[in-house]
Amino acid sequence: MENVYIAFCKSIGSIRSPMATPRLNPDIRRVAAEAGVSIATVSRVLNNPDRVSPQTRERVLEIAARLGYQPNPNGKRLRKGRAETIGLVIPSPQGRFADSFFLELLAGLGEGLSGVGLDLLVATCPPGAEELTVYRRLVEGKRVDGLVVARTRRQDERIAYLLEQNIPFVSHGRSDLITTPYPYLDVDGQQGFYMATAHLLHLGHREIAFIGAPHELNFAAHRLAGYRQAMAEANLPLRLEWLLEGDLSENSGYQLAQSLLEPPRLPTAILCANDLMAIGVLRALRERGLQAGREVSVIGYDDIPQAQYTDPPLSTVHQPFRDTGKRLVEMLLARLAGVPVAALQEVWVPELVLRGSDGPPPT
Amino acid sequence: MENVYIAFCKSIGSIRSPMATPRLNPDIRRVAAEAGVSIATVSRVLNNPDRVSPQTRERVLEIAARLGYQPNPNGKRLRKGRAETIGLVIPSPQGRFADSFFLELLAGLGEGLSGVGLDLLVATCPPGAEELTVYRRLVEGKRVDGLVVARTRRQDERIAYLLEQNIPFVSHGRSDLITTPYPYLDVDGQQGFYMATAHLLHLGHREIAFIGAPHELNFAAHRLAGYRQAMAEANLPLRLEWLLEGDLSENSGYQLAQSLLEPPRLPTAILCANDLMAIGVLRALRERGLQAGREVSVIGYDDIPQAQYTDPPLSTVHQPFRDTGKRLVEMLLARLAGVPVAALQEVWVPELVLRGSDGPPPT
DNA sequence: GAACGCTATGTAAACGTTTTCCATACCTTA
DNA sequence: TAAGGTATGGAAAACGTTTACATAGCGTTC
Repeated sequence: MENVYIAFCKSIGSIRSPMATPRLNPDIRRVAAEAGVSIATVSRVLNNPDRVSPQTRERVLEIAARLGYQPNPNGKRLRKGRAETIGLVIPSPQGRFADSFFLELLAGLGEGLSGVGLDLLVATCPPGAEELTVYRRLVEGKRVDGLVVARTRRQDERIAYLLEQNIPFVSHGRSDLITTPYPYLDVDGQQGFYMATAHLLHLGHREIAFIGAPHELNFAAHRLAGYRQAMAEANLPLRLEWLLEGDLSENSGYQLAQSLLEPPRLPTAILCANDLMAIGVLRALRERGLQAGREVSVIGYDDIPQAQYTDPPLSTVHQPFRDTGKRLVEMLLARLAGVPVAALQEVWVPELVLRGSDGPPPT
Repeated sequence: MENVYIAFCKSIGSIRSPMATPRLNPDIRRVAAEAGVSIATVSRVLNNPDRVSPQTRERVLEIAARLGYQPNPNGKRLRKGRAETIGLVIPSPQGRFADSFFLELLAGLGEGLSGVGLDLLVATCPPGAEELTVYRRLVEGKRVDGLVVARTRRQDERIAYLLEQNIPFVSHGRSDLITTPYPYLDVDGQQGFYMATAHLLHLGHREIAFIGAPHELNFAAHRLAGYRQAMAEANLPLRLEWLLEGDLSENSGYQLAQSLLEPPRLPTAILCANDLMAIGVLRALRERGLQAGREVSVIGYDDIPQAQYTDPPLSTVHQPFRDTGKRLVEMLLARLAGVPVAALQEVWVPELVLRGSDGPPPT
């Protein structure tokens, strides 16, 4: 059979055109005709293999493979009433993307999605007002079956909306002020900064400042809580002027460090809710001739790639974004398959990675 | 019929909740029934407004808006035989994404796509072998109408494939060894490094080393050409041991700098084909106690965000990735609309941004 | 005043699947 | 041998659109 086919191609080819192959996206009808069965059978072979006899199954399979048949996704989607697509909307900052968090997440999602038949639809939008409009378009326009939402806020209107519309979704990070249960995968920021703070305390630090994230972001509260927990356990009072809130930018870390480094009283360590701000702090220290890791310890959060190459290399808390991305699609798939929400809530423990920017306090 | 329905809604609404709207994704049939016209007319109102009388048009429009009607994309796609989607495949590196180029590109694409009815499908895959398989799946599976391809290689099999299949696409960056014309938008790397080299020459440098990109990448050749052009115009010979090739990683820049900084003869300036390698060079200089910008000048390429915060801040060549992303979808849309390839080839001029890592050579 | 053309709309087919329902053939069991 | 079950596969409907074609109404022209 195959030989016949090849001969056919060749003869046509020699007469008309060398590219006159029938490879042009055959129909299910085409496959059915070639195999001498009905289109229903072809469909069954692909979707419900046990409902068809082994012989026909093999034959159809072979012919489908030979013809390079791929079911038209739109026919399938229309019939099944599903989009066979999951969505991710990326809030694009005013300026530039300062870190590649979303790329890592994307890579993870892509990895999880490969093999499964689903596509990944990505939308971007300026953060803020329009964001919900984009979600609307995706779900009410039936363009996705489910969504991954990232960078959760404390009271997250996106999550509220998805819950209200009863659309399957998985959240990367929790949204503490939403009471209805929903599926999430979070990396425990409290634990992360508890470890970091405890480590500093163990080194002998007592004067530890904290540069937090914008309080509307959910992880801001968690990371702060970890710091407070460790400080409380050590019976250390919180100095309010050492509890700062930045906007996650390098520059913000730099600016806030300026105020922290004013005499008479300097902290011996500064905890930063992300690496970018920590890098800003390092810059402020350098400008003032203070040695990071010796005179003032600095610990960041996220372990972005450049953390390895700062001077000194930045100690930080590592989150496996790519793995979480992969797991997120597994969870979303499970959700789509009907697994109850309660079984889809995970909190991972981050890892404290110590490089050069921490050390015992100066004596 | 129509009145019955409205009355029903209203009574429910007033009794139960002001939001008990029939917003649940109405059909085109539903809209047609409500407006007392055929579904064909509704469709025409939306796709071919002049073909319907102003009165009915208004009425249908109003009802569609009131009902929150959104045409089911899968019905539309199936009927029109188009995917209404464009694709981007992101090669995900082994380790971590070192820069956020693809995010900027994504943001630009998203911006260009907003308002147009198209979706953006993103796939990721490990670079190399599998990549073409992903393209295959997207185009032969009819999942996209067109593609954006980025990070072009000199002999780019993806472009070759798309040309062969006659699939509309736009390329970010050229692929020099492909002779068939195709649409591209490139930022002139030759010009960029010509400017950078000329600037160094102007400052008085004569000993300029060059750390290039992997030669299979297309821009590697361009950037090198810019360097050579400027050196040739200044009648300076090329020293082969100062023509290096890195892998674009910070570490690679660091390693290669080690060999360049071996006595007896040190270059007074080092040009790096991307910022990451330049940052590695800065690190190597710092380790050896050499002051960047005073003892050795360093210029990078790309202007990634962290370039602002190195010590000293990195001089580099800026590419407006987000703008190119936006323009890329415009070009792709034009291509899909039938604009000929010849009209869709653009080369932009990059911008040399001087910060602190360059200066006159030491005397 | 008949023929014509133009405008506005409706009818129905088509896009490529999946799935329900039904028919047939065969096998088992009493 | 009749009854009933099971395996297999075909016919046809349906998913929600768009669009080619048909038709009705009406003004224009010779």
